[in-house]
Amino acid sequence: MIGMTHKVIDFSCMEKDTPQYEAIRSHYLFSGLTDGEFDSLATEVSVESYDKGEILFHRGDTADAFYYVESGQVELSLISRDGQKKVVEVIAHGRTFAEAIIFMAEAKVPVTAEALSNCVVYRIPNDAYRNLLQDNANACMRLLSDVCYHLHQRVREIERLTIQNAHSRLASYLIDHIVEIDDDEATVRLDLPRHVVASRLSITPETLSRLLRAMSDDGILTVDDRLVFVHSLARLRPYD
Amino acid sequence: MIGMTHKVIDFSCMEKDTPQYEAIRSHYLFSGLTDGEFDSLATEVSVESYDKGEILFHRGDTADAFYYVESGQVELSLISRDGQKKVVEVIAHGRTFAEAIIFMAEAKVPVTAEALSNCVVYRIPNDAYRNLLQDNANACMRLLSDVCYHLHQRVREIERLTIQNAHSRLASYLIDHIVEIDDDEATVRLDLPRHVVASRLSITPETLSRLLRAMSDDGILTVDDRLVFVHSLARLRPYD
DNA sequence: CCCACTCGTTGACCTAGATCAATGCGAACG
DNA sequence: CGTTCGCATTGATCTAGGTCAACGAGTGGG
Repeated sequence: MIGMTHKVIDFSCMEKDTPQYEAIRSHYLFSGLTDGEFDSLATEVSVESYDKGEILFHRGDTADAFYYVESGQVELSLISRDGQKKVVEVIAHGRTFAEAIIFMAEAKVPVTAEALSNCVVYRIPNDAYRNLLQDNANACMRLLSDVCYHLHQRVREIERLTIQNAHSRLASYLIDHIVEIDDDEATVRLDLPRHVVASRLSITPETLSRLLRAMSDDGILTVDDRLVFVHSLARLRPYD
Repeated sequence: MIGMTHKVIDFSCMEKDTPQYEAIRSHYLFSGLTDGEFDSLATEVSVESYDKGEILFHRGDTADAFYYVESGQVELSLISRDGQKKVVEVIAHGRTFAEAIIFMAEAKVPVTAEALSNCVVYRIPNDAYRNLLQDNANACMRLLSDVCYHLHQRVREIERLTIQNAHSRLASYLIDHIVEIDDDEATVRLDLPRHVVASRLSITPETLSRLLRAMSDDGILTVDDRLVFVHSLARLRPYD
């Protein structure tokens, strides 16, 4: 894995009528732009592809761009001196990340970004985007609500970490990942490997395994690989 | 304390050459405004005074304004169903809070705000400020960097909570509150009651007391009420 | 087809920090 | 000027969740 280098191609040569183009064009950070603005931004955007395990950037790096994920998953994490890792967020198709550092005084990214799977991302230089904002109050407002949303999410995370226990955090996580709901029953699809889910919940894989086991033994749910069948939301919710 | 109601007076009648006026006028969320813009905003601002223990707003309240603290301290906290409280931040003179909700889709505040001491705050209606931003890209940018700063702070807090232990968090806190530094020694002033410091660090007052005791026994520092004399930063920092 | 690896599960044990309870102490107050 | 009340400290004990170690089930490579 060491020394492996990601592939970079030009974005501006991309076909305009592909679903990929449509997807980023309608992302709320870009949908407010005129075609002219978007096209000029596009000339600065590069398409990068990373293999699973590659690092996009390290915590503390000076960042001059933010990213849009076209395919695959990118993991944002905090890593302690002794190598302990805490996954803050996992970004998948159609979402941006690191856009907040556009406006940081010290443009140091606070997290490390690593490809969780092979993935393709669009790299958008800060300067290019910031220039567009200069005279586009509308786009400014959109970015503001985006950043405020993230801020709120982080406050909720702090809340989960401080006044909820592991059991509750897992319950919340399951409820957040319901794919199908039928009255008091629900199906949850875990979109990530166990150890990543565990890290997102700030627990060890062992504890996650034990918690699921305990809930399963209590008849609250059944686990089948990445699918979790919740038999009683009523009994799961109290923790949330 | 129940039923007590805070005092509200008009801001626009405030003298323009007072230090208070200067202070808010030069706050970075307002310094970018023209005198005309600021004056028109001022007509919408009200001055509120709260007694210690009064609640400015509860978590989940719909907020239509943000605040600037003129004097006293305001505690922002998360409170669990079972009454447990986690202090997220304490805001003192010259700082604003809740400005992020200006742009939240659902304008619900994620925290509870309580007066830690008798205090005077300026209440700035969201609408009024948002209107100014509409055609002031500069002010927009300032708000953006403000919000991004907060976002970064929250990520750091998550980092402290997940990959640092109580000991490290205290060390970081002490280092952040140094008022005087002399080579390897430093003086730290705790600006808050012990139990509030403890909550900020997400530990119990008992644990805070014991940690300080342990550090004191190790000769790393000496505690005198709210003053902490650090004898060896070198021995304190490793935890940070 | 077998080997090596990674990932998840389970059990045994440990520890950081919480909880509970007692004591002290200074400030507020009748 | 005693009483009360809130805050800090300290000791004793408890527990949620981490750590360590063993084991099985895939799974991809030679």
